[in-house]
Amino acid sequence: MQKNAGAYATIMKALSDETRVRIFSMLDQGELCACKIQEEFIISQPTLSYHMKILCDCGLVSGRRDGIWMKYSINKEQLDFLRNWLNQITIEEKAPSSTECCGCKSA
Amino acid sequence: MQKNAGAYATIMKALSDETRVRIFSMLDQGELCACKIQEEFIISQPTLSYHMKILCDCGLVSGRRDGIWMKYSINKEQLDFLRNWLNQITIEEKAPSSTECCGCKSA
DNA sequence: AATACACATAGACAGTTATCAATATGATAG
DNA sequence: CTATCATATTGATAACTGTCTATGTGTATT
Repeated sequence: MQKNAGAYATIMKALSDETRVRIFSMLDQGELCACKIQEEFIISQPTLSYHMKILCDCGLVSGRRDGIWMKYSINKEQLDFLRNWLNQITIEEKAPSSTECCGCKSA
Repeated sequence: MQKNAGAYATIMKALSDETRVRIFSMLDQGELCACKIQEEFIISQPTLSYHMKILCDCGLVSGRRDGIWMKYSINKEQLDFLRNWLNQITIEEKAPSSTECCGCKSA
């Protein structure tokens, strides 16, 4: 998965802010317009716009214009891309490796 | 999940850096010592130490001293905490909401 | 076309982050 | 107990982030 490390980091960075995590969680309910989202926060309209751009740029969220409004929803494909990575981690209980470590100068 | 938004953001922030994503991926193999990890990167020792601290502080990774060395491994509990959140997101296909939006001044 | 509304962009700014070199700490070996 | 090695901490610094106000853009109504 090393090849995708940059992509994962970008998605994680989009969710590294509490406001954006909350926005993302809200979208679980389904599509929401920007004004509806903003009602839940005490941030300015440009700040919300900034956060929505980050969520959209990373692919996790999609936005579409509906007349005057912007409606946002979760992009399932990208969410699955992230989930598949995390779900695949198995954590082998590898015997606590020999007393020796690696190629350290002293080993 | 709003209550945990801050906790999720903290974990995500730890994985918002490509170097840390790669370190985390490496630990999938099992426990690794710091020097073994550093071999894979072209960063200084203090920088690696800095990244390991962030991964440990968020709970995703555990470190233990083994004589001279530090051995790091993934903390399954915290990983599951993150996975459970993401896996629970279902994305309802809610009918594209009525033409009206929310309580916008104009609606 | 003029106005009003929703949203986006630009510029400014304080706070945070990733990085390094230098130094400190902790553990083992001689 | 001193020297050596692995790791952590400190201090400095350039780059990035989240926030705001002010302004621009796009859509609809009158």
